[in-house]
Amino acid sequence: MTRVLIVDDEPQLLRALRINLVARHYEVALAADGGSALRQAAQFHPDLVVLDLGLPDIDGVEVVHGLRGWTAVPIVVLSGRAGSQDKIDALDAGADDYVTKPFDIEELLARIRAVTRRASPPEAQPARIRVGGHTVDLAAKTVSGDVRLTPTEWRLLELLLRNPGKLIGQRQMLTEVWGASYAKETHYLRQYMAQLRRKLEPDPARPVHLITEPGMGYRFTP
Amino acid sequence: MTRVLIVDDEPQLLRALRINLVARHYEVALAADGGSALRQAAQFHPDLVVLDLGLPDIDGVEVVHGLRGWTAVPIVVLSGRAGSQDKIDALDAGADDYVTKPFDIEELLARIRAVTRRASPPEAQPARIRVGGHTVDLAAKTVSGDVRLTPTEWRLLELLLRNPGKLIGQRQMLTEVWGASYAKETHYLRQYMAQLRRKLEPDPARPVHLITEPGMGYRFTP
DNA sequence: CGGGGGCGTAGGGAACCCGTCAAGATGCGG
DNA sequence: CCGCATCTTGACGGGTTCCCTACGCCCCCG
Repeated sequence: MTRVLIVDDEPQLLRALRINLVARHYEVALAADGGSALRQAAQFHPDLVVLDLGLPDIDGVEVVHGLRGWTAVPIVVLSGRAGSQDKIDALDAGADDYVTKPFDIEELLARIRAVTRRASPPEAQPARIRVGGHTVDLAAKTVSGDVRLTPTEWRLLELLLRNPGKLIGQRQMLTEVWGASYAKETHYLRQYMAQLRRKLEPDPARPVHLITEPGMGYRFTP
Repeated sequence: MTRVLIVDDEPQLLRALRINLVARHYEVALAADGGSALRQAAQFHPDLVVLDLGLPDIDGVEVVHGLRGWTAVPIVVLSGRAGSQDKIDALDAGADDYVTKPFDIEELLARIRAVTRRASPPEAQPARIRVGGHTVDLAAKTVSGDVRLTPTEWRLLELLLRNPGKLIGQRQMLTEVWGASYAKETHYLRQYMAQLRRKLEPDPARPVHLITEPGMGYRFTP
């Protein structure tokens, strides 16, 4: 289920988009200004952001910058401004598409499908990975042997498992899992890595797959 | 250098696009109809296709289908038809973006940058470097043969390995690894270079790859 | 032949980082 | 309204890494 964050200051448009997207089985979160948009993005972890440029607090292009600072989530910009320079600025800031108001809802949905298709489905493999005595399925979000993981644990584990053998810096882990404003809270890493090891490693005190690299980050070793 | 295939039946537009793209250091191939477009795509292997829908032989949407049968190359559609259904059909057929004529050339270029940016950076080769009997992967921060390096050792080694054969001055090493205020603490260099040699060189007493240039600095020799 | 600067090596103290336990705060569903 | 799961926050012990000092060696130079 694709998760979409819609950012717009017109309640009417928010409502219309939400209804249309929910009807097509998207999971929807809403934000009415740039500040809450950035906050929501960090908490909700959308697979797509639909962003109006005309926000009351922050300029839309700045919101794009703020998002691109720590995430590659696809961004479709909505705007009343039809000038070429506006489009160029938004696209070069990191937006993936630019739609001018008024727009046809079906066209917007098609563009959403296009950017989502481009961003998400490179891997069609089952994505089952063995960790310790368990088998992890990242797509189905399941672990064999009656092990349950919390949402935060899943995001952390997925980041590591998608980069097997590669070291992930603690700053990257914190920004991608918790958001850019948590880049220095290394305490969370110790806390949640310990939980993952307790749930997955045969001997949590002597991890074999979830390895600590002191001073740098963590690494998943198959 | 990004390779672009432009498909349009108007020689004038082909020419204008080619000039603009070549001026921006794209590599350009041209096609005037759907048949040659598909042939060119197979031979030229473009990183991006700019495709006019109004072709003399095949319908543009069919060209999109033909391309998507075997390649995921980004496709930006150009079209005189501004109807929503046309856009939806093209996007759902596999196009990445849809621009209606007449269009601003700068906007098209920005959209080209956007889809190229989204499609291109997924793959980066491991970038392994052989040092002594070991293989170093700077991206994954791994060394073959159960060798572990500390963060400072990594920073130092990375600086040398990214400039193979080139002499790195002591001042530069100290400022880049330890900071500007340590620019004269040359004994740190001796300390950590010795550690790197102990961990990487076959005979640490007679280094082959991590060479001292007395009075000047150090050099990595592949 | 004696002196000095640059280099390699060794060792110890301090700071930092990590793992762990525990408890408070928050949010959600019943 | 309450209970449970999850997320935050704090404190402590142990280990590693880093910083710093000291010493011996070689080469260059006087």
